[in-house]
Amino acid sequence: MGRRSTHTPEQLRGLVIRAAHDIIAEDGLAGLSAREIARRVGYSPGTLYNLFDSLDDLVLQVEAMLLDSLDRRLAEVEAEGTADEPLSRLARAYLSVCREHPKLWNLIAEHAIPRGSEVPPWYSERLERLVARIESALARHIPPDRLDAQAIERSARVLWAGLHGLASLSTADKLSGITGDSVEVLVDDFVATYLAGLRGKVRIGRI
Amino acid sequence: MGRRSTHTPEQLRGLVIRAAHDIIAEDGLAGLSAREIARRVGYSPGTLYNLFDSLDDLVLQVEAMLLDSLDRRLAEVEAEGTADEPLSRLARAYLSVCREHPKLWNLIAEHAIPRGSEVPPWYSERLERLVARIESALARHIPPDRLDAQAIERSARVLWAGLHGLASLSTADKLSGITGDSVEVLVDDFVATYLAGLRGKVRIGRI
DNA sequence: ACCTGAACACCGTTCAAGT
DNA sequence: ACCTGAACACCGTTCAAGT
Repeated sequence: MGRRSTHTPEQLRGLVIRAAHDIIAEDGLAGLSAREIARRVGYSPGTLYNLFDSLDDLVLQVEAMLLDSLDRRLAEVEAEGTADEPLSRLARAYLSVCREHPKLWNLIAEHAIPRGSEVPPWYSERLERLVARIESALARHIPPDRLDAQAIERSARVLWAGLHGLASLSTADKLSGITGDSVEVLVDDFVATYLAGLRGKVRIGRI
Repeated sequence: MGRRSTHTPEQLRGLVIRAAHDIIAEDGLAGLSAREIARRVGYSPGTLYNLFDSLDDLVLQVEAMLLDSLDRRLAEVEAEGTADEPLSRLARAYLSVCREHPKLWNLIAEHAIPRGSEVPPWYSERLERLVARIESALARHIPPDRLDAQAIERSARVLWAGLHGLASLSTADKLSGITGDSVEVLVDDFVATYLAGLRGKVRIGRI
Protein backbone atom coordinates (compact mmCIF):
# COMPACT_ATOMS: atom_id res chain seq x y z
CA MET A 1 0.00 0.00 0.00
CA GLY A 2 1.17 3.53 -0.11
CA ARG A 3 0.54 7.06 -1.07
CA ARG A 4 -2.75 7.96 -2.64
CA SER A 5 -2.98 11.19 -4.48
CA THR A 6 -6.76 11.34 -4.31
CA HIS A 7 -6.81 13.94 -1.52
CA THR A 8 -4.51 16.65 -0.36
CA PRO A 9 -3.87 16.63 3.39
CA GLU A 10 -6.14 19.64 3.84
CA GLN A 11 -8.96 18.03 1.93
CA LEU A 12 -8.57 14.89 3.97
CA ARG A 13 -8.60 16.86 7.22
CA GLY A 14 -11.82 18.47 6.12
CA LEU A 15 -13.40 15.17 5.17
CA VAL A 16 -12.45 13.64 8.49
CA ILE A 17 -13.74 16.55 10.55
CA ARG A 18 -16.98 16.55 8.60
CA ALA A 19 -17.38 12.80 9.06
CA ALA A 20 -16.85 13.16 12.81
CA HIS A 21 -19.33 16.03 12.86
CA ASP A 22 -21.95 13.91 11.11
CA ILE A 23 -21.49 10.90 13.39
CA ILE A 24 -21.86 13.05 16.49
CA ALA A 25 -24.93 14.76 15.08
CA GLU A 26 -26.50 11.33 14.52
CA ASP A 27 -25.37 9.31 17.52
CA GLY A 28 -23.70 11.68 19.92
CA LEU A 29 -20.14 11.52 21.16
CA ALA A 30 -20.73 7.94 22.31
CA GLY A 31 -21.22 6.85 18.72
CA LEU A 32 -17.89 8.28 17.58
CA SER A 33 -14.91 6.05 16.97
CA ALA A 34 -11.73 6.34 14.96
CA ARG A 35 -12.63 3.15 13.13
CA GLU A 36 -16.06 4.44 12.13
CA ILE A 37 -14.63 7.73 10.87
CA ALA A 38 -12.05 5.83 8.86
CA ARG A 39 -14.75 3.60 7.40
CA ARG A 40 -16.76 6.62 6.27
CA VAL A 41 -13.92 8.43 4.59
CA GLY A 42 -12.52 5.25 3.09
CA TYR A 43 -9.13 5.31 4.77
CA SER A 44 -7.61 3.14 7.45
CA PRO A 45 -7.73 4.14 11.12
CA GLY A 46 -3.99 4.65 11.21
CA THR A 47 -4.25 7.48 8.69
CA LEU A 48 -6.18 9.62 11.18
CA TYR A 49 -3.06 9.73 13.31
CA ASN A 50 -1.13 11.34 10.50
CA LEU A 51 -3.60 14.21 10.61
CA PHE A 52 -4.51 14.55 14.30
CA ASP A 53 -2.74 13.89 17.57
CA SER A 54 -5.60 11.83 18.93
CA LEU A 55 -9.36 11.43 18.81
CA ASP A 56 -9.61 14.08 21.52
CA ASP A 57 -7.70 16.47 19.31
CA LEU A 58 -10.05 15.74 16.43
CA VAL A 59 -13.11 16.30 18.63
CA LEU A 60 -11.66 19.65 19.65
CA GLN A 61 -11.46 20.61 15.98
CA VAL A 62 -15.15 19.77 15.60
CA GLU A 63 -15.89 21.99 18.59
CA ALA A 64 -13.93 24.80 16.98
CA MET A 65 -16.02 24.43 13.84
CA LEU A 66 -19.18 24.60 15.91
CA LEU A 67 -18.07 27.68 17.81
CA ASP A 68 -17.25 29.35 14.51
CA SER A 69 -20.63 28.57 13.01
CA LEU A 70 -22.35 29.80 16.19
CA ASP A 71 -20.34 32.99 15.92
CA ARG A 72 -21.37 33.51 12.31
CA ARG A 73 -25.00 33.00 13.27
CA LEU A 74 -24.76 35.54 16.05
CA ALA A 75 -23.12 37.98 13.67
CA GLU A 76 -26.08 37.66 11.30
CA VAL A 77 -28.53 38.29 14.10
CA GLU A 78 -26.55 41.29 15.25
CA ALA A 79 -26.75 42.76 11.77
CA GLU A 80 -30.52 42.29 11.52
CA GLY A 81 -31.40 45.21 13.71
CA THR A 82 -35.04 44.41 14.38
CA ALA A 83 -37.01 46.15 17.05
CA ASP A 84 -36.18 43.65 19.80
CA GLU A 85 -33.49 44.32 22.29
CA PRO A 86 -30.17 43.10 20.85
CA LEU A 87 -29.43 40.93 23.88
CA SER A 88 -32.69 39.04 23.66
CA ARG A 89 -32.07 38.45 19.99
CA LEU A 90 -28.62 37.08 20.70
CA ALA A 91 -29.96 34.87 23.44
CA ARG A 92 -32.73 33.46 21.32
CA ALA A 93 -30.38 32.84 18.40
CA TYR A 94 -27.99 31.02 20.68
CA LEU A 95 -30.81 28.93 22.05
CA SER A 96 -32.12 28.00 18.64
CA VAL A 97 -28.70 26.82 17.50
CA CYS A 98 -28.49 24.58 20.55
CA ARG A 99 -31.91 23.15 19.90
CA GLU A 100 -31.34 22.49 16.21
CA HIS A 101 -28.42 20.17 16.86
CA PRO A 102 -28.53 19.21 20.53
CA LYS A 103 -26.06 16.34 20.21
CA LEU A 104 -23.50 18.50 18.50
CA TRP A 105 -23.97 21.29 20.92
CA ASN A 106 -23.71 18.95 23.87
CA LEU A 107 -20.06 18.54 22.94
CA ILE A 108 -19.24 21.98 24.21
CA ALA A 109 -21.16 21.37 27.40
CA GLU A 110 -19.89 17.91 28.19
CA HIS A 111 -16.34 18.00 26.92
CA ALA A 112 -14.11 18.58 29.92
CA ILE A 113 -10.47 19.29 29.17
CA PRO A 114 -8.64 16.04 28.37
CA ARG A 115 -6.78 14.72 31.42
CA GLY A 116 -4.11 17.06 32.69
CA SER A 117 -3.85 19.48 29.80
CA GLU A 118 -5.13 23.01 29.36
CA VAL A 119 -7.75 24.53 27.10
CA PRO A 120 -5.77 25.41 23.96
CA PRO A 121 -5.45 29.14 23.28
CA TRP A 122 -7.24 29.00 19.93
CA TYR A 123 -10.20 27.49 21.76
CA SER A 124 -10.25 30.19 24.43
CA GLU A 125 -10.05 32.82 21.73
CA ARG A 126 -13.24 31.49 20.15
CA LEU A 127 -15.00 31.58 23.51
CA GLU A 128 -13.77 35.13 23.97
CA ARG A 129 -15.24 36.11 20.65
CA LEU A 130 -18.67 34.91 21.74
CA VAL A 131 -18.46 36.73 25.05
CA ALA A 132 -17.34 39.83 23.16
CA ARG A 133 -20.59 39.77 21.18
CA ILE A 134 -22.52 39.77 24.42
CA GLU A 135 -20.36 42.60 25.72
CA SER A 136 -21.06 44.80 22.74
CA ALA A 137 -24.79 44.10 22.95
CA LEU A 138 -24.65 44.94 26.65
CA ALA A 139 -22.87 48.19 25.96
CA ARG A 140 -25.83 49.24 23.85
CA HIS A 141 -28.16 48.60 26.77
CA ILE A 142 -26.27 50.49 29.42
CA PRO A 143 -24.84 53.96 28.98
CA PRO A 144 -21.10 53.29 28.79
CA ASP A 145 -20.18 56.12 31.11
CA ARG A 146 -22.18 54.40 33.84
CA LEU A 147 -20.60 50.98 33.61
CA ASP A 148 -16.85 50.46 33.37
CA ALA A 149 -15.20 47.85 31.19
CA GLN A 150 -14.69 45.38 34.00
CA ALA A 151 -18.33 45.49 35.03
CA ILE A 152 -19.41 44.94 31.44
CA GLU A 153 -17.10 41.96 31.12
CA ARG A 154 -18.41 40.54 34.37
CA SER A 155 -22.02 40.89 33.31
CA ALA A 156 -21.31 39.47 29.88
CA ARG A 157 -19.78 36.40 31.47
CA VAL A 158 -22.73 35.96 33.79
CA LEU A 159 -25.12 36.23 30.86
CA TRP A 160 -23.10 33.77 28.82
CA ALA A 161 -22.91 31.26 31.67
CA GLY A 162 -26.60 31.61 32.40
CA LEU A 163 -27.51 30.95 28.78
CA HIS A 164 -25.16 28.00 28.81
CA GLY A 165 -26.80 26.57 31.90
CA LEU A 166 -30.31 27.00 30.55
CA ALA A 167 -29.42 25.47 27.20
CA SER A 168 -27.46 22.67 28.78
CA LEU A 169 -30.12 21.62 31.28
CA SER A 170 -32.77 21.99 28.64
CA THR A 171 -31.15 19.67 26.10
CA ALA A 172 -30.53 17.17 28.92
CA ASP A 173 -34.21 17.42 29.79
CA LYS A 174 -33.36 18.37 33.36
CA LEU A 175 -35.34 21.58 33.44
CA SER A 176 -38.88 20.32 32.92
CA GLY A 177 -40.67 21.29 36.12
CA ILE A 178 -44.35 21.19 36.92
CA THR A 179 -45.75 24.33 35.37
CA GLY A 180 -43.56 23.68 32.38
CA ASP A 181 -42.36 27.06 31.20
CA SER A 182 -40.52 26.52 27.93
CA VAL A 183 -36.81 27.27 27.80
CA GLU A 184 -37.59 30.24 25.63
CA VAL A 185 -39.66 31.75 28.42
CA LEU A 186 -36.92 31.05 30.93
CA VAL A 187 -34.27 32.62 28.72
CA ASP A 188 -36.38 35.71 28.14
CA ASP A 189 -37.04 36.00 31.86
CA PHE A 190 -33.37 35.57 32.63
CA VAL A 191 -32.17 38.22 30.21
CA ALA A 192 -34.92 40.70 31.02
CA THR A 193 -34.65 40.34 34.79
CA TYR A 194 -30.88 40.40 34.93
CA LEU A 195 -30.81 43.48 32.73
CA ALA A 196 -33.45 45.17 34.87
CA GLY A 197 -31.30 44.51 37.92
CA LEU A 198 -28.27 45.89 36.15
CA ARG A 199 -30.07 49.08 35.12
CA GLY A 200 -31.28 49.53 38.67
CA LYS A 201 -27.76 49.26 40.02
CA VAL A 202 -26.42 51.70 37.46
CA ARG A 203 -29.13 54.20 38.31
CA ILE A 204 -28.37 54.27 41.99
CA GLY A 205 -24.63 54.36 41.31
CA ARG A 206 -23.80 51.03 42.93
CA ILE A 207 -21.26 50.35 40.22
CA MET B 1 -17.09 -21.04 41.46
CA GLY B 2 -20.36 -20.17 43.02
CA ARG B 3 -22.07 -18.33 45.76
CA ARG B 4 -20.05 -16.38 48.25
CA SER B 5 -21.70 -15.38 51.49
CA THR B 6 -19.20 -12.64 52.27
CA HIS B 7 -21.57 -9.85 51.24
CA THR B 8 -25.31 -9.40 51.09
CA PRO B 9 -26.57 -7.99 47.79
CA GLU B 10 -27.17 -4.60 49.43
CA GLN B 11 -23.66 -4.49 50.86
CA LEU B 12 -22.25 -5.39 47.49
CA ARG B 13 -24.32 -2.72 45.75
CA GLY B 14 -22.95 -0.20 48.21
CA LEU B 15 -19.37 -1.35 47.70
CA VAL B 16 -19.72 -1.15 43.94
CA ILE B 17 -21.28 2.31 43.96
CA ARG B 18 -18.58 3.56 46.31
CA ALA B 19 -15.85 2.06 44.13
CA ALA B 20 -17.30 3.75 41.05
CA HIS B 21 -17.56 7.00 43.01
CA ASP B 22 -13.90 6.80 43.99
CA ILE B 23 -12.68 6.01 40.49
CA ILE B 24 -14.59 8.96 39.05
CA ALA B 25 -13.30 11.27 41.77
CA GLU B 26 -9.74 10.24 40.89
CA ASP B 27 -9.80 9.88 37.12
CA GLY B 28 -13.12 11.19 35.89
CA LEU B 29 -15.75 9.29 33.97
CA ALA B 30 -13.14 8.37 31.35
CA GLY B 31 -11.27 6.32 33.96
CA LEU B 32 -14.29 4.26 34.87
CA SER B 33 -14.70 0.72 33.62
CA ALA B 34 -16.66 -2.31 34.71
CA ARG B 35 -13.46 -4.31 34.88
CA GLU B 36 -11.73 -1.75 37.10
CA ILE B 37 -14.66 -1.62 39.48
CA ALA B 38 -14.74 -5.42 39.65
CA ARG B 39 -11.01 -5.46 40.35
CA ARG B 40 -11.42 -3.04 43.26
CA VAL B 41 -14.27 -4.88 44.95
CA GLY B 42 -12.73 -8.28 44.29
CA TYR B 43 -15.50 -9.74 42.16
CA SER B 44 -15.65 -10.60 38.48
CA PRO B 45 -17.06 -8.14 35.94
CA GLY B 46 -20.04 -10.39 35.30
CA THR B 47 -21.23 -9.95 38.86
CA LEU B 48 -21.90 -6.25 38.28
CA TYR B 49 -24.62 -7.26 35.86
CA ASN B 50 -26.45 -9.14 38.59
CA LEU B 51 -26.71 -5.86 40.47
CA PHE B 52 -27.13 -3.23 37.76
CA ASP B 53 -28.65 -3.15 34.29
CA SER B 54 -25.56 -1.60 32.76
CA LEU B 55 -22.66 0.70 33.49
CA ASP B 56 -24.91 3.63 32.60
CA ASP B 57 -27.37 2.51 35.23
CA LEU B 58 -24.59 2.28 37.80
CA VAL B 59 -23.35 5.76 36.91
CA LEU B 60 -26.86 7.08 37.40
CA GLN B 61 -26.85 5.63 40.92
CA VAL B 62 -23.63 7.50 41.64
CA GLU B 63 -25.31 10.67 40.41
CA ALA B 64 -28.24 10.05 42.72
CA MET B 65 -25.83 9.72 45.63
CA LEU B 66 -24.22 13.00 44.68
CA LEU B 67 -27.52 14.84 44.37
CA ASP B 68 -28.50 13.53 47.80
CA SER B 69 -25.28 14.68 49.40
CA LEU B 70 -25.65 18.08 47.74
CA ASP B 71 -29.17 18.29 49.10
CA ARG B 72 -27.98 17.50 52.63
CA ARG B 73 -25.33 20.17 52.34
CA LEU B 74 -27.86 22.77 51.22
CA ALA B 75 -30.15 21.75 54.09
CA GLU B 76 -27.32 22.43 56.57
CA VAL B 77 -26.69 25.82 55.07
CA GLU B 78 -30.36 26.66 55.17
CA ALA B 79 -30.46 25.86 58.88
CA GLU B 80 -27.46 28.06 59.66
CA GLY B 81 -29.28 31.33 59.52
CA THR B 82 -26.35 33.72 59.31
CA ALA B 83 -26.76 37.35 58.39
CA ASP B 84 -26.29 36.78 54.65
CA GLU B 85 -29.19 36.52 52.30
CA PRO B 86 -30.34 32.90 52.17
CA LEU B 87 -30.06 32.72 48.39
CA SER B 88 -26.45 33.84 48.35
CA ARG B 89 -25.68 31.27 51.00
CA LEU B 90 -27.30 28.52 48.95
CA ALA B 91 -25.45 29.61 45.85
CA ARG B 92 -22.09 29.71 47.54
CA ALA B 93 -22.65 26.31 49.17
CA TYR B 94 -23.58 24.84 45.82
CA LEU B 95 -20.50 26.33 44.25
CA SER B 96 -18.18 25.04 46.96
CA VAL B 97 -19.50 21.50 46.56
CA CYS B 98 -18.77 21.68 42.84
CA ARG B 99 -15.28 22.94 43.45
CA GLU B 100 -14.41 20.38 46.08
CA HIS B 101 -14.98 17.45 43.74
CA PRO B 102 -15.07 18.82 40.21
CA LYS B 103 -14.75 15.44 38.49
CA LEU B 104 -17.63 13.98 40.45
CA TRP B 105 -19.74 17.01 39.92
CA ASN B 106 -18.97 17.03 36.22
CA LEU B 107 -21.03 13.85 35.98
CA ILE B 108 -24.22 15.78 36.44
CA ALA B 109 -23.17 18.35 33.90
CA GLU B 110 -21.88 16.03 31.25
CA HIS B 111 -24.12 13.02 31.53
CA ALA B 112 -26.73 13.28 28.82
CA ILE B 113 -29.57 10.80 28.98
CA PRO B 114 -28.43 7.40 27.66
CA ARG B 115 -29.47 6.91 24.01
CA GLY B 116 -33.23 6.99 23.53
CA SER B 117 -34.40 6.67 27.11
CA GLU B 118 -35.86 9.22 29.50
CA VAL B 119 -34.59 10.71 32.74
CA PRO B 120 -35.86 8.26 35.39
CA PRO B 121 -38.47 9.70 37.76
CA TRP B 122 -36.40 9.17 40.89
CA TYR B 123 -33.76 11.31 39.23
CA SER B 124 -36.14 14.10 38.34
CA GLU B 125 -37.47 14.04 41.89
CA ARG B 126 -34.02 14.72 43.23
CA LEU B 127 -33.59 17.64 40.86
CA GLU B 128 -36.98 18.94 41.94
CA ARG B 129 -35.88 18.80 45.56
CA LEU B 130 -32.94 21.07 44.79
CA VAL B 131 -35.05 23.54 42.88
CA ALA B 132 -37.53 23.51 45.77
CA ARG B 133 -34.80 24.70 48.12
CA ILE B 134 -34.17 27.62 45.83
CA GLU B 135 -37.89 28.33 45.66
CA SER B 136 -38.26 28.50 49.41
CA ALA B 137 -35.23 30.77 49.71
CA LEU B 138 -36.71 32.97 47.00
CA ALA B 139 -40.02 33.15 48.80
CA ARG B 140 -38.21 34.68 51.75
CA HIS B 141 -36.78 37.39 49.50
CA ILE B 142 -39.97 38.43 47.80
CA PRO B 143 -43.25 39.11 49.56
CA PRO B 144 -45.33 36.06 48.61
CA ASP B 145 -48.42 38.13 47.85
CA ARG B 146 -46.44 39.92 45.14
CA LEU B 147 -45.18 36.87 43.27
CA ASP B 148 -47.40 33.94 42.39
CA ALA B 149 -46.28 30.31 42.56
CA GLN B 150 -45.57 30.03 38.86
CA ALA B 151 -43.38 33.10 38.82
CA ILE B 152 -41.44 31.76 41.80
CA GLU B 153 -40.94 28.44 40.09
CA ARG B 154 -39.78 30.17 36.95
CA SER B 155 -37.29 32.32 38.81
CA ALA B 156 -36.03 29.36 40.82
CA ARG B 157 -35.35 27.46 37.61
CA VAL B 158 -33.53 30.39 36.11
CA LEU B 159 -31.40 30.72 39.24
CA TRP B 160 -30.68 27.01 39.28
CA ALA B 161 -29.72 26.95 35.60
CA GLY B 162 -27.55 30.03 35.98
CA LEU B 163 -25.67 28.50 38.89
CA HIS B 164 -25.30 25.33 36.91
CA GLY B 165 -23.86 27.22 33.96
CA LEU B 166 -21.43 29.20 36.07
CA ALA B 167 -20.25 26.09 37.93
CA SER B 168 -20.04 24.05 34.78
CA LEU B 169 -18.04 26.54 32.74
CA SER B 170 -15.86 27.25 35.74
CA THR B 171 -14.83 23.64 36.35
CA ALA B 172 -14.20 23.27 32.61
CA ASP B 173 -11.98 26.36 32.82
CA LYS B 174 -13.98 28.07 30.10
CA LEU B 175 -14.83 31.17 32.09
CA SER B 176 -11.41 32.65 32.68
CA GLY B 177 -11.47 35.98 30.86
CA ILE B 178 -9.03 38.83 30.98
CA THR B 179 -9.84 40.71 34.12
CA GLY B 180 -10.29 37.38 35.88
CA ASP B 181 -13.19 37.80 38.21
CA SER B 182 -13.40 34.63 40.31
CA VAL B 183 -16.47 32.42 39.94
CA GLU B 184 -17.49 33.47 43.42
CA VAL B 185 -17.68 37.07 42.29
CA LEU B 186 -19.67 36.08 39.22
CA VAL B 187 -22.10 34.00 41.28
CA ASP B 188 -22.60 36.80 43.76
CA ASP B 189 -23.17 39.25 40.94
CA PHE B 190 -25.62 36.91 39.25
CA VAL B 191 -27.73 36.29 42.34
CA ALA B 192 -27.68 39.90 43.50
CA THR B 193 -28.45 41.40 40.10
CA TYR B 194 -31.16 38.92 39.17
CA LEU B 195 -32.83 39.44 42.54
CA ALA B 196 -32.60 43.20 42.16
CA GLY B 197 -34.32 42.88 38.82
CA LEU B 198 -36.98 40.68 40.31
CA ARG B 199 -37.69 43.11 43.13
CA GLY B 200 -37.94 45.93 40.65
CA LYS B 201 -40.50 44.06 38.62
CA VAL B 202 -42.52 43.21 41.68
CA ARG B 203 -42.51 46.81 42.79
CA ILE B 204 -43.88 48.16 39.55
CA GLY B 205 -46.36 45.31 39.38
CA ARG B 206 -45.06 43.78 36.16
CA ILE B 207 -45.78 40.34 37.59
C1' DA C 1 -28.79 -18.69 44.11
C1' DC C 2 -24.81 -16.64 43.09
C1' DC C 3 -20.47 -16.14 40.85
C1' DT C 4 -16.90 -17.00 37.37
C1' DG C 5 -14.28 -16.55 33.30
C1' DA C 6 -14.19 -17.30 28.62
C1' DA C 7 -16.12 -15.42 24.56
C1' DC C 8 -17.94 -11.84 21.34
C1' DA C 9 -17.71 -7.73 19.19
C1' DC C 10 -15.89 -3.83 19.85
C1' DC C 11 -12.37 0.17 21.28
C1' DG C 12 -7.67 3.92 20.68
C1' DT C 13 -3.20 3.90 19.23
C1' DT C 14 1.30 2.39 17.27
C1' DC C 15 4.37 1.02 13.87
C1' DA C 16 6.79 -2.19 10.68
C1' DA C 17 6.04 -3.01 6.13
C1' DG C 18 4.71 -1.80 1.78
C1' DT C 19 4.32 1.38 -2.59
C1' DA D 1 5.83 10.67 1.66
C1' DC D 2 1.87 8.50 2.62
C1' DC D 3 -0.99 4.67 3.80
C1' DT D 4 -2.10 0.02 5.49
C1' DG D 5 -3.34 -3.52 8.53
C1' DA D 6 -1.84 -6.35 12.04
C1' DA D 7 -0.86 -6.07 16.81
C1' DC D 8 -1.31 -4.52 21.70
C1' DA D 9 -3.82 -3.60 25.51
C1' DC D 10 -7.88 -2.43 26.48
C1' DC D 11 -13.42 -2.01 26.48
C1' DG D 12 -19.11 -3.53 27.82
C1' DT D 13 -21.87 -7.31 28.03
C1' DT D 14 -23.51 -12.17 27.91
C1' DC D 15 -23.94 -16.69 29.38
C1' DA D 16 -22.72 -21.68 29.92
C1' DA D 17 -20.64 -23.87 33.47
C1' DG D 18 -19.57 -24.51 38.04
C1' DT D 19 -20.51 -24.72 43.38
